[in-house]
Amino acid sequence: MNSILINIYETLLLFFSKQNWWDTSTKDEIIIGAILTQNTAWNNVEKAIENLKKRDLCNLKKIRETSKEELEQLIKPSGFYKQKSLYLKEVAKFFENFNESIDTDTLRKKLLGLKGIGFETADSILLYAFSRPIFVVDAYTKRLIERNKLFNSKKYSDVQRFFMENIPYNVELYKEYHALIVKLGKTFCRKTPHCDRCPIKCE
DNA sequence: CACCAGGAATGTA
DNA sequence: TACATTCATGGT
Repeated sequence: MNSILINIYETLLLFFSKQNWWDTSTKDEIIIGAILTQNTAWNNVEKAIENLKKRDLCNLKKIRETSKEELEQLIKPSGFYKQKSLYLKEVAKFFENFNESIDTDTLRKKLLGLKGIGFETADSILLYAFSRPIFVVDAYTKRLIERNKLFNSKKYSDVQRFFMENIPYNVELYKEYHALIVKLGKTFCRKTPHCDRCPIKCE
């Protein structure tokens, strides 16, 4: 158990307060959002989600019933709209006749088998939509451990294991920690680190 | 104007 | 395994 990771979490929580990502969203909205947000600013995703919600299409059943071309137009603000429209159709198809009693490892492998779902998107869906204890790693997470020299690998599975072996095994902690790391990265450590106001001292 | 966001697929070496 | 390119919109 590495207390440094716990200290960083406590510091981020005190500084930024709770992020509560997707706390009031439905499972389908989370899955849709996880795909639309790939390499895309969240405010652009919100525009796309709003377009879907206006027509009551922000659920997987309606995604199945809507043409790929119509979806493209609606999700356009979130970018990569041709790919993402296809990805949404594929994921929606996968979750038709889905039994949630499936174990986490099996579900993760099945998600990773879908086109458009890599490690981060699969784990985001597992953690935020299905509340499975899986820590989500992203570019901000890798940058955090690199700048603070906490761990010397940038490989996804290595970084994920590093966190999961060194903080308590808890879904709510995983959800909040990932969101706080993103908040930190967006606020301070963008291109040139502003370590004057940043609560985490790096380098 | 340049840069990049809550990535992944594909191709090359 | 390690990089490079492509996909596309909108904010700063």
